[in-house]
Amino acid sequence: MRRWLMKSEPSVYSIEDLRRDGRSMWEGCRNYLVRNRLRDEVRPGDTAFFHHSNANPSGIAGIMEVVSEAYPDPTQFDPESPYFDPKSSPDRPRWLAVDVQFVRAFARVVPLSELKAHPLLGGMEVCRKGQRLSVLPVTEEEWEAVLGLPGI
DNA sequence: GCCAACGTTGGC
DNA sequence: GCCAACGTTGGC
Repeated sequence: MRRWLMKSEPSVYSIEDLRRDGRSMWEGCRNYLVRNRLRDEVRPGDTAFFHHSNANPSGIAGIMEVVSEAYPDPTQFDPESPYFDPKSSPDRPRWLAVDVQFVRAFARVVPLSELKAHPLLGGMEVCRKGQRLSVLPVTEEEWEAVLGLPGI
């Protein structure tokens, strides 16, 4: 089982939205590296940090579990969706989604600044300058270290 | 709102 | 296939 960090803008979809919904489709990824990662590496049973991006503060807000294989993201076929891709078609889908399940929300969001200042967590992918991918690998050491932070 | 990073597009 | 222009992400 692998560990991940997956980003969402809380103004679009937050950890509290996932708590309410219980289970949700993780859609809208339009980056080929992330698409390939969803296809080749992300598996049901994997767990992920739910990371709030473009937020105040940005940081890790909780935990979810991947509960499906990757499948064609239906929003790419929907002209009404902001994620519509006219160059994609149902017989040759370009983009993938996975389903995720709420596990828990942290009692506080762990801000990026705290991760960056931490001796072990400062090396996390999400701390790298210019890192824009929305699904990032997390090592077991990093996972455990985050869970060991006070007040979460 | 600014801007760095970096992926994508398209002219050549 | 190169590379400049452009668009997007996302921290700050």
